[in-house]
Amino acid sequence: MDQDKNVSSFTRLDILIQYYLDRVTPYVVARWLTNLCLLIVFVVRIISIHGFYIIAYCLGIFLLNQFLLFLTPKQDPSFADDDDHAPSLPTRSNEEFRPFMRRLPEFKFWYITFKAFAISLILTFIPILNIPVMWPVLVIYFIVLFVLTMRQPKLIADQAPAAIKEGEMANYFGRKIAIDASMSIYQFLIAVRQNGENLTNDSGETTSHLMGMFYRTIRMIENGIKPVYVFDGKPPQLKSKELEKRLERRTEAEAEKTKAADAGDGEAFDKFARRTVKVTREHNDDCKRLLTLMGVPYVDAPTEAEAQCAALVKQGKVYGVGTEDMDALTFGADVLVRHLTFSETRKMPIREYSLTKALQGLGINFEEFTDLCILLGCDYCDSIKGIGQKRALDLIKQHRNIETILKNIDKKKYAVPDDWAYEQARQLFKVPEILPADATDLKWTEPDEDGLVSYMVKEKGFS
DNA sequence: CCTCTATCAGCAGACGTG
DNA sequence: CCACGTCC
DNA sequence: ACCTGCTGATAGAG
Repeated sequence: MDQDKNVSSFTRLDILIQYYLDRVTPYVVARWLTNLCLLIVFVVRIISIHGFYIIAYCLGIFLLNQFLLFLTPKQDPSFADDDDHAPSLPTRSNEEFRPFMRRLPEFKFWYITFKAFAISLILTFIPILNIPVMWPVLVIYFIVLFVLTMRQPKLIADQAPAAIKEGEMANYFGRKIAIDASMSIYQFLIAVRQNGENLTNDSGETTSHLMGMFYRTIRMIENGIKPVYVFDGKPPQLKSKELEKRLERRTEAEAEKTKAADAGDGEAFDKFARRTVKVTREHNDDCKRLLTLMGVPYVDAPTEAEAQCAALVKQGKVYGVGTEDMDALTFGADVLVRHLTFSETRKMPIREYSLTKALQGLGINFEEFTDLCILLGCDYCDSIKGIGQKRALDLIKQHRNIETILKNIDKKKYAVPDDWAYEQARQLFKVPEILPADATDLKWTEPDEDGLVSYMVKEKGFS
């Protein structure tokens, strides 16, 4: 990287130095022993002559600074920092593709400290630098620099062992992946439209969802991925409050939509039409039919599709969950794959999240992680106002569970909701209603081409 | 002043072609 | 590699 | 009888 810098100022001396540097590179232990010796000499000298304290201070600060840089992983610009709503995941690169790049590599760290020791030592021979300093001044100086230094690397705790892996579709050849069907259908219904309306066949039935599901599934199969779609069941009781809100929002949008239609405002109509989209029984049934014809299995979840997906992972029936929804981790799916679908068209890399590694990185266990997610806000209950990602994680790390947190926080500052149902929410995450392992039989078969053709072309008007 | 949080708006597919 | 139009 | 999120910008509180 800074080879470039060196190139620009090529002199004989530089070449010579570079030559020796290259030669000593392999001897890690010897190099650091050398530095240690220099340090000892320096300390002995400072102590024996009772002076040059300021140089010792500067050296100390400098070393601290460099050490932190050494500990800090290299910032990857493509990782803008992902998490917000859901699990606060440590953002770090991945293990196999890039091993943990340090911002300051070991060799550079050694070289720079070597120079620092040498220069400091030399400086102690220059009498004019033996400035008498008052101790308090040095202490203040130290604190200022320390604060500045600590702030620079974003958060030292950020260094999680690779919880996120990036890859391409090809890496998932032969893998079985569970997918939340309702979610996909929803996306198709919203995205696939023309002139504000969904695509339909001659008799006016919507076909957007079939379109999307057909192509997306084909693409996955082409890449050797074996998808299994999971359909939503009826939502749990706790979610009803949340659902009411959504219904309200939708009826509101409905009203706006008709208003826009009367006013002839096409754009507004389009906008509100998207908000009124709802996945119906018919959509689900259409897709199930399509999947059967394609030889792709599906599962009817008793309640939440995400929970069932996670269960399939835990039961070892699939490799991971393909979703954009971080709740899958809260349900205990160890592997979550994002951007699985559109990685090829847009060059969005597929990101694979590992629950165990994320937990390691955050320094908490699964129960604490569940509590953390509840604090951050889930569909099942309210969260505490004034506690967001940072404070929630701090609180969990400090108190380890919600009960203890509740005992310890200032209730005046942070209003805890009345009848806060966090315990039930926790139960839902911990023991969600799911199908037992033997109730799901996942078989991928050859597509029924004739059946497909007759269904798609004759019934739904595809060509 | 800076940091953290809450809130709101906007957006959401896949393909082939030029 | 993009913007754009079409899919039903 | 009922079904979803994320991102980014912005304002406000502490």
